[in-house]
Amino acid sequence: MSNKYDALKLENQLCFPLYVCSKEVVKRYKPFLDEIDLTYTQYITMMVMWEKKEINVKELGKCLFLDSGTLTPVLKKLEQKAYITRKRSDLDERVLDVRITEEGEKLKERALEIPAKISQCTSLEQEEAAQLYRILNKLLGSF
Amino acid sequence: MSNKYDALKLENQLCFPLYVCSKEVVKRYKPFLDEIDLTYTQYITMMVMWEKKEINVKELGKCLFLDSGTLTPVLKKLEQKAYITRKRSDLDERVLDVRITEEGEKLKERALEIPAKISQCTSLEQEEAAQLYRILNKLLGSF
DNA sequence: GTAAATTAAATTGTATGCAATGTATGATTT
DNA sequence: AAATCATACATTGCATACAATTTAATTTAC
Repeated sequence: MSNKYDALKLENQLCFPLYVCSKEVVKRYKPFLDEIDLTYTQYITMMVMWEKKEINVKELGKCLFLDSGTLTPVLKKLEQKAYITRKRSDLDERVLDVRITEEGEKLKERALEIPAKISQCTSLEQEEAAQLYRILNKLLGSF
Repeated sequence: MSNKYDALKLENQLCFPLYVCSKEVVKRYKPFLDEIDLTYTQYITMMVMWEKKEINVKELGKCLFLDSGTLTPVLKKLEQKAYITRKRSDLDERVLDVRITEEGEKLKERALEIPAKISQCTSLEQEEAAQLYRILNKLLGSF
C-alpha cells in the first residue's frame, strides 16, 4: 500500500544512502590514516599537494569543495606537522600560497598502499564501482 | 603517462566524489529545511519518527547510522521544538524511548513537498538516479 | 545472592563543515 | 588620488560526527 507520505520515507531517499555511505567509507579510512597520523580531510588535502606541489587556498578550496573556514585550521595543522608551508603571495598579499615540504613528499610513500587497502573494503563488483564512479562524477560536475 | 602514484590522485578516488556529493546534496536541502526550521540531521530523524511513531535511541541509531554521541543533542533539540518526547522506558531504565508528538505529526504535512523539490535539483537522468540508488543501497547493506 | 560483565545513554574532547562576519589588500570608478 | 567595490583569507558561532570514557541499570556467572 502506497500513500502520499511515501516520499518522506527514509528508504525512498537518494540523499540518505549517499550521506551514510560517505560517512561509512570515510570511517573505513581511519585505521589506515591513523598509521600516518592524518585525518581524512588532511589526507585529501595532501592528495592535492602531492599532485600540485604548490597552490593557493582559493584554488585548493575549489579542488576539495571546501571553504577557508574549513581549510584554514586544516592547513595550520598540516603546517604544524611540517608537511606544508603557508606563505602570503608576494604579488598579492591577500593570497596564501601553500607549498609541500620534503617531509610532505616523503609522506606520499607511506600513503601509497592506502588506496588498495580501501578498495578491498568495498563489497561492490568492479562494474558497479565503475558505474558509481561515473555517476558520482557526473553529479559532481553539476555543482 | 601513468605512474605508481596515480592511485593517490584525487580524480582516481571513489570515496572523494561520494564525500563531496553527499555534502553538496545535503547543502541543497538547506533552503527548504530552513523553511521548517530543521537541520538535515533533524530531518532524517523526523523521517524515522514519522514512520515509527515510537522508537528507542539504540534502534534509531541503527536506522540512521548514528551513535548516541550525535543523537543525544539532536533529540534534545527536537524535544525543545516539541516535535518529540524523551522518556526512560519503564521496563528498562537504561533505554530512552522517543515518541512523536502532535506537533511532530503536523510538521510532516509541511515537509511533504521537500522530496520533490530536491529531486528537481539533481542533474541525473531517471535511469542514473535509479542505478545510483541501487548501488548505494547495496553498499549500505555491507556496513 | 553478590561480583563481574554487559548494555544503553550521556558526556567529553577533537575535528570537521558551513554561514556569516571581519580584516586587510587590491582593483575600479570617477 | 580618494572613495567605493571586490577579493582572499581568517574568525566566530553553531551543528554535526565519532572515539573514548563515564554512569546507571540490567544480566550473567559463580
